[in-house]
Amino acid sequence: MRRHYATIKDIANALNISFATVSRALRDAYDVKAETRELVLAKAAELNYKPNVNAKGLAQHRSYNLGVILPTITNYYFSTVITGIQEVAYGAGYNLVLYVTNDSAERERDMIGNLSLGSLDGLLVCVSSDSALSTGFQGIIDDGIPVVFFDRVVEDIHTSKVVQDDYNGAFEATEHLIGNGYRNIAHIAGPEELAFTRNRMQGYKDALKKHGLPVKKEWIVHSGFSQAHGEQDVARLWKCRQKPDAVFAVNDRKAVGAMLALKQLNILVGQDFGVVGFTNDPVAAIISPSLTTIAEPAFEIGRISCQLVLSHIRKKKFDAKEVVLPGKLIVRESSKKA
Amino acid sequence: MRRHYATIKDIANALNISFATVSRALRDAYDVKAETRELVLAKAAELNYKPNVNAKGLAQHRSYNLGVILPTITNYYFSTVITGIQEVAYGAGYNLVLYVTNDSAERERDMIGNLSLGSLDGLLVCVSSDSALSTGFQGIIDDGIPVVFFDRVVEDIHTSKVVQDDYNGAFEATEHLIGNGYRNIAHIAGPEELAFTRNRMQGYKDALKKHGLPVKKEWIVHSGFSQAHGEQDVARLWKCRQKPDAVFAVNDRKAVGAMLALKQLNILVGQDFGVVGFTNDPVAAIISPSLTTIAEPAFEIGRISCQLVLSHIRKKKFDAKEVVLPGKLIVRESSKKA
DNA sequence: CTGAAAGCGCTTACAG
DNA sequence: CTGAAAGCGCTTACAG
Repeated sequence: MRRHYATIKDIANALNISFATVSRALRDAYDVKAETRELVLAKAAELNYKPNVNAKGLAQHRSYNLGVILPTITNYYFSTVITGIQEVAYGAGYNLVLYVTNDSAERERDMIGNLSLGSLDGLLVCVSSDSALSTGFQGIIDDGIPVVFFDRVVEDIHTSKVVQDDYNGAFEATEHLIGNGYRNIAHIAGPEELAFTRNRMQGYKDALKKHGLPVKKEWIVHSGFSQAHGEQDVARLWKCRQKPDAVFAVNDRKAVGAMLALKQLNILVGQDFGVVGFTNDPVAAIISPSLTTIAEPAFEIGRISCQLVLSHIRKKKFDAKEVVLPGKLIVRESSKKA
Repeated sequence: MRRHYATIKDIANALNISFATVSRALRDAYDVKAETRELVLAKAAELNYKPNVNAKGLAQHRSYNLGVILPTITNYYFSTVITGIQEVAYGAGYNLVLYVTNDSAERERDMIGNLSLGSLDGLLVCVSSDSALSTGFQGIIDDGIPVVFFDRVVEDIHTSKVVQDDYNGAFEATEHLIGNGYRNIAHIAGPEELAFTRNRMQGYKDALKKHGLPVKKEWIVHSGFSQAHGEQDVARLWKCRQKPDAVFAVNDRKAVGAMLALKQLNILVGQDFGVVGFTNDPVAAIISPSLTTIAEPAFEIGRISCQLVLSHIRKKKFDAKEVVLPGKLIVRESSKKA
């Protein structure tokens, strides 16, 4: 049988005071005699009192629920971001409501349409690849629910955003390949519509330009983010008249796919061919040759994103912030030159 | 400004009926005239009505929150389990409240102690490595809150449990090594206290026995679950008078650590030395040589665990089920023999 | 089949 | 500094 959990009334009865006073004593926001407060706190501890989140939320017009919308949780980057979000949310007494879109714009739209907005105090979102026309979010913000974008942001929408420094990371990655002697550097990019794809591509292009290398259109191939996409991209590159001698991949999974495909082609990565990724997925250190990459501050992105929604929720006054966190080049074997 | 979301009263007013009737019409559990129901449903859709979860929960003595306690979410197995849990929970209108213990019994105890049990309808848990003395859970069950264990279960507690077939998976893995000609097979195990560690170890031992091979105590080393632990374990094995020529690892991360350590020792895995893991982490296919392993049905474990708590919640009548899902041997390069 | 009413456990003006 | 009271948005016996 379900036991009865101590409520505010139990405390009030035990102490012979009104439950309104108990309520006030519990959150020290009001004037309550110090003595009274201590009695209440002691009794609450004794009875193992925990506030009923539903009642609290109902009375306060809050839910203490934070929605998190993201493409998937089964990869290093996203699971780490969630861990960061979770840490901050847990500390602040907020619950996370996960919505996994499977990187499908359609499913994303469905989920957003079915959102119980009345039961969500804020939203953390990383949009799906092809949700360029991410309507919906503006309406949510207009309703007064803070939305914070992370990683994959919607540029047109004015709200807080947290991302890694995609441009400079890509620039540094590309420059690293150039510094190691590679000259014909291709780019395996993500879906064109995504801002961070464009930013990483721009970093790549600008690094080439800075060093007087031509930007060849056929050496930039766009596709999805999976390992299989990375393999396919190499196949496409291999149809070019002039083949590249290095590749900067938009993420590690694609870099891994590329390396596997290159192995099939008997290309020696780290000697004849350079590869640099982006993320610093643990697999980067395990694959052979190990993968040079830009480490992303995934945990920090999660923490800061969550801190931002919480502060927006508390302040009501909404001043959007854009946070850009630096990445870090991790040099391994895949970018060496024979 | 936060907009007002449509409530049951808005629907009632628009239709000139009582809000009690609206409430009934919305959940078709009661006798409501078909005509009335349709009017209500239509108006609800028109007003984009979503029930307020807090109010619903408060009135029903439910929270529609499910707690999920697990060691970490940043690895393939757990993130996949969560995805399975999430899918079922989402479909049933339940929210997930994540508690990440970082595989620390202390943190686990803290979190359990601070649980707002009044706001949780059920609990899905995978205990931390050293929480042998997992008190706390029995009390929660006694309070009437269903608890389902998955993967790492507490044997002494009578409640539903969902695990992969650890014993047979281990048996098959070990037999596979034997079949491929390895004779001196060590086992890199997990913490001794965990049931699944013991089950996998037993499968390993029994396979050896079946084939008339001796079980050597010094060839069984226990430690944690990380890649680094796998590396250390190999170092320990290498101090044995007789060195093994193969190893069955309790999971893929340790297998990967072992392979890396063996590489340092200039041992050729897949030729002089066999390695088999457990999980089928994507890294198993990426590492070179690729890793033979037992694929775990992680997504299914998540789905079924969640279905079980939900059915316990609904039925109130608590009949514990123990579900064991089969794994599958995936043969790759690491277990070949020269 | 439907309405009026009480209640879930809290918060928060309003008095005093 | 504290109490009485209304209310948050729902559910659910109780009548009829």
